[in-house]
Amino acid sequence: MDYKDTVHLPKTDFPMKADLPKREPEILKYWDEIDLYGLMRKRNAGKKKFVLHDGPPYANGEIHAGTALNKILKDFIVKSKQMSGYDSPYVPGWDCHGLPIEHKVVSELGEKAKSLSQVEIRRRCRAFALKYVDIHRRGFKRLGVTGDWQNPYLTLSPEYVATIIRCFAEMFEKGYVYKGLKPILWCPDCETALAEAEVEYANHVSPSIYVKFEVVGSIPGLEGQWNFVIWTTTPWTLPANLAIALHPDYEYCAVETPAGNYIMAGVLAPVALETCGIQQYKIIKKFLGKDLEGIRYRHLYDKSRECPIILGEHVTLDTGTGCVHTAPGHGQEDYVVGARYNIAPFSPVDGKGIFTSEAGKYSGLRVFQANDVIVQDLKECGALLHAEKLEHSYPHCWRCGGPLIFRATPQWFVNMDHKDLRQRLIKAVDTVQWLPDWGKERIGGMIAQRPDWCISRQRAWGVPIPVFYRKTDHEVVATKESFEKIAALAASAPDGIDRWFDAPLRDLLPDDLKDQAENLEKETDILDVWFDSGVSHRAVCERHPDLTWPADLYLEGSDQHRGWFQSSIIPAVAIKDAPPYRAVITHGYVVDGEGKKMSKKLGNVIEVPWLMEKYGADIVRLWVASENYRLDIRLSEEIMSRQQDTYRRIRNTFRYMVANLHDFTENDRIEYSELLDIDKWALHQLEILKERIKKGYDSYEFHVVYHAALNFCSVQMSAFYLDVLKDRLYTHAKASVGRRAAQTVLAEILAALVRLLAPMLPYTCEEVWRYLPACMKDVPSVHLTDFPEKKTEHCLAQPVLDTWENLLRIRAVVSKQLEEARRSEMIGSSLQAAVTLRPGDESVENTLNSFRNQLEDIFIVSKCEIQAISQQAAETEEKLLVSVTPAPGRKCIRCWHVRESVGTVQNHPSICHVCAEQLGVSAA
RNA sequence: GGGCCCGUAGCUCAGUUGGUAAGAGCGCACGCCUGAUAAGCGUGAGGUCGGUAGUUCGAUUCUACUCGGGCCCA
Repeated sequence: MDYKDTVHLPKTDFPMKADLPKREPEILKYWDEIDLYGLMRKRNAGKKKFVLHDGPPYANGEIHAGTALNKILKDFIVKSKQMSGYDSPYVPGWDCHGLPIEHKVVSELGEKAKSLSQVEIRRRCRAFALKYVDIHRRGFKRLGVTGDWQNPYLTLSPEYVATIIRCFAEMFEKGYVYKGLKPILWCPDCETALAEAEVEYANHVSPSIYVKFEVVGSIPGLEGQWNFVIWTTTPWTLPANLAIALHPDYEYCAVETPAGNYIMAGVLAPVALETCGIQQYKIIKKFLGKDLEGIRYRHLYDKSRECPIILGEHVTLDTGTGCVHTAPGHGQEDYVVGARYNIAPFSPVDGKGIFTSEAGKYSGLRVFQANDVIVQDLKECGALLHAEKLEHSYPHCWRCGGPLIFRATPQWFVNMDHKDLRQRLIKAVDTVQWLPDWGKERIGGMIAQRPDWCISRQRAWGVPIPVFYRKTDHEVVATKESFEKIAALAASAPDGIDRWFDAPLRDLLPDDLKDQAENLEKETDILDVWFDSGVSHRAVCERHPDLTWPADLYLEGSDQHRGWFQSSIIPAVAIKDAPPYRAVITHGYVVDGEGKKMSKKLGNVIEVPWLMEKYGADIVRLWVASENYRLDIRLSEEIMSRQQDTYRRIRNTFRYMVANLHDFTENDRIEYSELLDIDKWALHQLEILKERIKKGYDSYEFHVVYHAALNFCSVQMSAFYLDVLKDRLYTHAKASVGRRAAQTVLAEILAALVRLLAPMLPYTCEEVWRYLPACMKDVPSVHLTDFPEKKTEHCLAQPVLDTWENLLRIRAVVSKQLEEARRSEMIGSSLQAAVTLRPGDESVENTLNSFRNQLEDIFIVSKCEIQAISQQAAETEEKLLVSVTPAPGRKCIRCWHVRESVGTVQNHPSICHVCAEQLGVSAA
């Protein structure tokens, strides 16, 4: 007789090899076919909402590890909420306007760009953005992220643009928006503003000059006439000089020289004086910068004018004199520090880089040509201490290559202090839950410090600032009706807002202003893209039927403390006086295996498409789950290879359970009371696992889920329970209570595990779902189920658990002895062994006795004998002595136990009495 | 240079209000099994808790400095 046929080995088509890159797309197709997201919505309709509002990624380039991480984290949350009794919709979005796209489009057009109208450029930008929306969408779906991909929100959509315009209008009407001057990078050749991203740094030869400014009156503690000495490489900005900045905490000294009396930073004085050719000098007094605040000096050109010494932390002691020539109209820092002293930017330069009449005698000169003239004048009037040439890195235009200038231009701002906005924001920040909690301090500090928000850009690809100007006096004309007219225009067609750029002015005006068309002109600036995404809570959360305002959660990289979290809360508090989110989670950045940032330069970038091709989405997701995302997240081939190992372990655990349930039906379930002790232990372990994992999801600590799952599969299941179960599953009679009990428990564990891991491993769990016995599923996808409920009736009492803990300790001792026996070649498989246990105290003895008839199974040995308490055993650390001998008898060819009964069964000489019973043959 | 954050075995993580010889899983090494088999089991070796100094009877846990790294500014 071939006993092989009487053994119930695991049986399944569930492939061991995952082959995720191939298999996942098929499953994704299935989800599309059944409209998984739609089914989720239906299933959860009416339940309590949980709204995670998606921060829109920029529709540009391929998705990288950081965006993948972000989307996967969001999906963990949405899916786990979904399975925890919430209705958790997910509406993804994209940020579609802005410079990077326009820049790319214009670059690709080359010379041709100049002959195209704004609308033609915009048309191309729109196509570009939509193309990348599509590429991203495919990528995100492939990662297993489930959401309303058919109807995402796009910041370029008509309704969205209309909302942007209405938000601007509301803020304008409430007085938060004003127009002011701000220096920006400007190309005098192209006559256009540039963003920092459009600047190329190249070497440039500039004048390098030291100039003295005469102090008005006297300095306390000093006799005679004194001068502050500044150093600059842009002499042409001197006509716009309005202050000299010192560092409050640095030391400045008063130096007497034959050429005059100078004040400069102490540590820089020797070099500066030497450069100016002054050998003899004497330091007669020292000050701190802050001691000199408020002293006044005479303007270089307008001698009747006096300017102040001011303080600024931006002053450095790298080069120069520590006294910084400050022209708020011509420099970013100068502007900021000037603003603090209420010094308005002054910039007597026009768009061509030519001095205006405000520049007095230099009027009409090009600024770079004016350098020499100005230096010459300084020399003649005695203000110049030294002049030379300096080659240094200087910003140049990316298009024409010419040197750039900073020039103050009219810009639109959000006034951070109007109606106490800043304080209201800080209060609002306080009501939000920030995870990790230091996020509150970080964003709070930023809001407290930040300057007014400049929301205008001199570009084509964006939402226009919807106002008009009266030609006569350049006053702003904007009314409720005019805003509404433009918003309606935007909403009227996919490219409705393009009419702003090409329609006759008359068509843009509301009826009551149409007759003034002749006297009006429109604003040409567009809005900062941060304003676009910043109002997403109004355009999306507030308007989308599935969503709510405020959102329950925002989740983005920690860089968004400065970005989207701020650009969102500012309009929200200004307009609605409440934050748009209840909680905010931030994650760190993806860095390489050494914790260094990924960059092409370092050659340590790992691309998402490569990850998908080599590993597949579920392994990438496992990586995301494994890492504590609040810190930086490391990614390397080694790390991915570890994830592959983890994945295999989990997959094989699933596979083994599925394979052992191949003949399991509803009728085969065994009552809890009939289960063996070890089965009950396993169910108790499952309860612990359920609680741990659900808690992990609830607290957004996915690495807890990951570790709990892996440990459970490896330690509780594979290394113990499943190993012990083999004998029962394989050799007990097919429908025996013992075997069905094992299957009942396996089914229970499998049903729970496949649900618990579904958010983390959506593809694999769906695959497992397909192979589940029919009695274990009643819906077409694991993602349409809830997490398993807690079953208190499966929890064991503490004394029972204590006994188990003792037994497992004993099992470890037995394992060690078995290994010893193996090394001495007494045994190979543990079933070849007989084990004799000598307890050293009552506790061990009691434990052993309480499992008396189960010990062979639990230790997976053929024979187990308990002896009386012995003194020798009492002296061991474990209070136990274990000795191993070869089990007596012969190996049963059916169950592989070594038993003395082998050979005693009539007609079945090669099997043991236990097998004989299972086969129903008399063991006579 | 400033603000915020991080640094525990090769990897990913635990380490309760400072207190006995710092834990887990994976990986690795060695062995077993061949009825989870490109699987499964067992045993074992890995850490001066980034470094230095301090507070303390005692610090991975507190403080200062320092080195390395990240985000945002400048």
